[in-house]
Amino acid sequence: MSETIGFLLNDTARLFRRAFNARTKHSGITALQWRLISYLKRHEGIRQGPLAELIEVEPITLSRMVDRLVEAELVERRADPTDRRAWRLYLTPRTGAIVGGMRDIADALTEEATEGLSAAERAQLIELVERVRANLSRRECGKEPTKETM
Amino acid sequence: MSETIGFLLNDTARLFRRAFNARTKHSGITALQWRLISYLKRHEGIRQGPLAELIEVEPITLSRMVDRLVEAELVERRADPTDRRAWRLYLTPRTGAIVGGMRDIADALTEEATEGLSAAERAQLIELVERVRANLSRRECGKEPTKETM
DNA sequence: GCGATATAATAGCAACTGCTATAATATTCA
DNA sequence: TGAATATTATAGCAGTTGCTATTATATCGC
Repeated sequence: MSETIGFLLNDTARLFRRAFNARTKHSGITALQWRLISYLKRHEGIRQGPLAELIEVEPITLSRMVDRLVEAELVERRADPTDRRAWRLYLTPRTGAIVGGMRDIADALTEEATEGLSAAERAQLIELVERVRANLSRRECGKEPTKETM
Repeated sequence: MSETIGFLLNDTARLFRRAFNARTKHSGITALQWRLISYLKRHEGIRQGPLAELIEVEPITLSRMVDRLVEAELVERRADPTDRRAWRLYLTPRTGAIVGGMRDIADALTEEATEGLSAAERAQLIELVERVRANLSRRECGKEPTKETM
């Protein structure tokens, strides 16, 4: 009983990913790649570190996702002119061609997933989950800054 | 906007896993292994197939999780006397020793994750997410409406 | 300038996840 | 009985995720 919420969120998220992936198999783009792309669309030129922070994954996780997207010619790494350690990320023209279809699929899936929920319930769902996320997110940061200070 | 719920659920679930894993690193048991164990506790002797269906993962996913748990001597595979293809799963004595600690951690984490939510809000959160999960779950099978939970 | 420290990204390792395919066994039906 | 079909579990492959290093570069303190 106790950890129901954690399990439940995990299950639901997994089913969401699975449903999305099943619908986009043909395009070769996964749910999580789509997520990265749709963030990147609004932040072109961002560096990997800040993007990782934005979508709250570890830098190495992002790095590997970018590897695959570069391989698929959907994302482009350009050297940062002011910092030779860093990359700046851009979408390629090829991305534009598929974003529309992805968005339609995502919209349809969201609709299906929330079928039977009123507008008010959907809003409340988002609000409640966001509060949980904020709780968990805050907790991560609050412990990071001091690590070896014993 | 469109797919916010999907992204949001995914993020929150990931943060949940991460927080859990950070707290149980010492035990070597991950959030998802704990989940499997806690289901198994209530269904000892179950076969892999039905357990996979219960926790809604693919059989092969479950198979590999069981591999690791067997390796860690937390789960035991015993041949099914009536079907030589099948295994029946049991917890080992070693499992009992760690379940208590895990449950405390899970409880504490759930509490932290839902901090600031009233009892009514927690209940509503669970109810709403469950409805989303049911929508997605139903859509996967399309034929087996065997969702008796709730 | 130079050494210490911090930051950006990546490598190795391991766990979770699912798709497609396959092996072994069971069941069904002709 | 024997062939066709279904079920149970696993193998190969690939993507996601994070932990702990490591490399390369930048910045800070002296």
